Amino acid sequence: MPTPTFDGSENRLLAGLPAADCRRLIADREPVQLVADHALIEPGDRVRDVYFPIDGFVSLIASIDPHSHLEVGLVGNEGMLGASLALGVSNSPLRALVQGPGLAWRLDAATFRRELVRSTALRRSVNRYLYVSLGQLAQAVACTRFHFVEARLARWLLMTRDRANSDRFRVTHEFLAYILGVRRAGVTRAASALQRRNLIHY
Amino acid sequence: MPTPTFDGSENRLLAGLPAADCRRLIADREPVQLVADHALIEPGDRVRDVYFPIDGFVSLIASIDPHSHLEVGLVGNEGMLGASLALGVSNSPLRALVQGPGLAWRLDAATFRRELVRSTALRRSVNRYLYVSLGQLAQAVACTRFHFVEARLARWLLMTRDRANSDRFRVTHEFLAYILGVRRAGVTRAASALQRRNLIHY
DNA sequence: CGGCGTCTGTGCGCTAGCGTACCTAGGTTG
DNA sequence: CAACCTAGGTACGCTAGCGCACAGACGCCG
Repeated sequence: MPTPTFDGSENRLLAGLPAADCRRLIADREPVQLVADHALIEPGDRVRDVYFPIDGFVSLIASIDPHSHLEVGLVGNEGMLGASLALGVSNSPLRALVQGPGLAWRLDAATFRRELVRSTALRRSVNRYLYVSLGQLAQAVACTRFHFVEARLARWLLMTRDRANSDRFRVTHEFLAYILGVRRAGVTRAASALQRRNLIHY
Repeated sequence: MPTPTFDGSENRLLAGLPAADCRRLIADREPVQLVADHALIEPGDRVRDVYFPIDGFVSLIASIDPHSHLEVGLVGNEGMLGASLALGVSNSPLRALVQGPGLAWRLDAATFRRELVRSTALRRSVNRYLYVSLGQLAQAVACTRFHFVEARLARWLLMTRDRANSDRFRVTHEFLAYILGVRRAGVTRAASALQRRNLIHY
């Protein structure tokens, strides 16, 4: 099997850049493998690298205490992990957990900052991505407050389908419970309800 | 009573700027009055102006449907309203409702953008503020999910005290219910509980 | 002064979700 | 093959908060 050639277009944020910028960003690099369940960053850690997922995706998780945690965002090939570097802060308040294994472009923080200075298009894209993230977070606050487990599960499945580019993927109820911040039993209930309505199959 | 002189230091974000930048930002301007219950912006609106509160403060509110809404942020003299202009997007996903009446510096969007280009310090401050807002939003998602009304009320009162620079202020339970996204009766319960513990008085 | 609107306090029945616990199916390993 | 482990399904009692409804308190205004 020949080594595939990468033009960056597998990550939509990169793909939106002018070809020259995109090529420079990934020049001499190879995508890294995101391995499932691996934490790319823990709360309080310095951001050493940024990631542009190709076909993997990553959950952003906020913790209140060791027993209460909750996914607050999902990063797939539409975006990037570590965008807050563009705000001049190299420190993450969240945990980033690989959720769907796959490939991603990785740049170290210094390179990313350098490229930000160099490329107006990159700056614009990252800023826009930050803006969208802000909006989604705000929405998530309300969503988490008002929607039932079933609705939140459905939303998560749809978001994940988009990012996984596939209608089928493996997750355990246990994991979903962790992500949604509910009991495992609650996930089982919600999932069976969705299945009974022929909306999902497992 | 003499006209007070303003040096910008009443807003802590502006006050953190080099004197020259700060002076230029507020040159020839007078603070505007934020009137209670007035909506400075509605979801979907174009951002025409940005505000740097002096002694007023503003709630950011997300709506899911006409009956479900929730405060997701609070802007006081530590920050600004409309910072997302710095991300190049002039469009608000949230409602901004004046909560504590008072004064604020107002700049129209075009001027703000021009000043952003001109002042590195302003850019840095606004970026940092955006970063903090992101973190607080993420935290708010989890907080709203896991904490009881009583805890959320306490948090709100503390946040508001900071921004109002005063230990006493007037709010109705009705309003708090709106802000916290709970029933009015729930606020009454929580407030009496806090009062019984001598943590607040009303 | 009387009437009305606004705000707070409280009660009642209901439900989503919690904590806990137990059971089964299927796969893995010694 | 037996022992074990993991994942999913289910049950039970409990509680926070909901929707609704009503009653008392206070202030304003005709």
